[in-house]
Amino acid sequence: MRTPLTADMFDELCPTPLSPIRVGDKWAGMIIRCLEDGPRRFSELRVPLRDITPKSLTHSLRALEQRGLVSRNEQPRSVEYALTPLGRSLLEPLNAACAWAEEHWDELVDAHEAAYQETRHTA
Amino acid sequence: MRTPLTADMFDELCPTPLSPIRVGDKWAGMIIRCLEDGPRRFSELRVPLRDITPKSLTHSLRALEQRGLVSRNEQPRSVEYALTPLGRSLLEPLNAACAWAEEHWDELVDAHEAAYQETRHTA
DNA sequence: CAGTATCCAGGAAGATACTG
DNA sequence: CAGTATCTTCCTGGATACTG
Repeated sequence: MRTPLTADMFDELCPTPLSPIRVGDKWAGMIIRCLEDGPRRFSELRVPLRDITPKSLTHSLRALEQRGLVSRNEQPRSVEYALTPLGRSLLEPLNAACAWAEEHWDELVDAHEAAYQETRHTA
Repeated sequence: MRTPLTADMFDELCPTPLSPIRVGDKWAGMIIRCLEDGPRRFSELRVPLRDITPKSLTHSLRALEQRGLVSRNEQPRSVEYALTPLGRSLLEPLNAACAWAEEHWDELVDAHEAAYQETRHTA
């Protein structure tokens, strides 16, 4: 619990375009994961989401706030974001989605490759 | 099984912007639902998806095909779309998502209204 | 019947730079 | 530290009209 978030927390193709299931915008699913073990600060969140710009992170967090999934807590010298009970309840379908993607990963990759093999020429 | 698809099959706000979970593009989730009970033809699908343009429907179907979720079967005088086994397996997380949205519907509506009350003036 | 072809408006999201 | 402000590009998706 509350171990630091690492830069390699997410695979480089996460969120993957191979999975048809998405939670919120591009970053929302990963943000929710980051908050799973407790509140995190803005700059703490930037670490695992490597290439996110502050603008995008702000935007995603505001959207999550408006949907009631994340709460924003302003402290004297920091701001902490945390999952609301509603946001935490979302972990269940989120886990279901991740489990499905893992379970069918090979099929997803195969389908993707088959779809692009059609446009390839020669051997 | 194989009863006709009706125009009122989906609520007017389906897919709802209130639910943060989405499957594929705007129409994909509903298309998958439409194929749940068996293959359907292009024009059959247009009925429950009321305002979808043929272009959008084609585009969504092609995307589902490329991901291996839907198969396209050309017959002499029609084209039939059906769920592949992979597409059918997606019904499980899709149902989980729908169940979550239904279960937390009130909270989602409340959060949405609270978010927009802030910008309202006077009573 | 099952699509294509064009055109277009709005949103998503990155690059870069700046601030209380 | 936790953001804003601008600018720009890409993508989504609708409107409309046409076709083998």
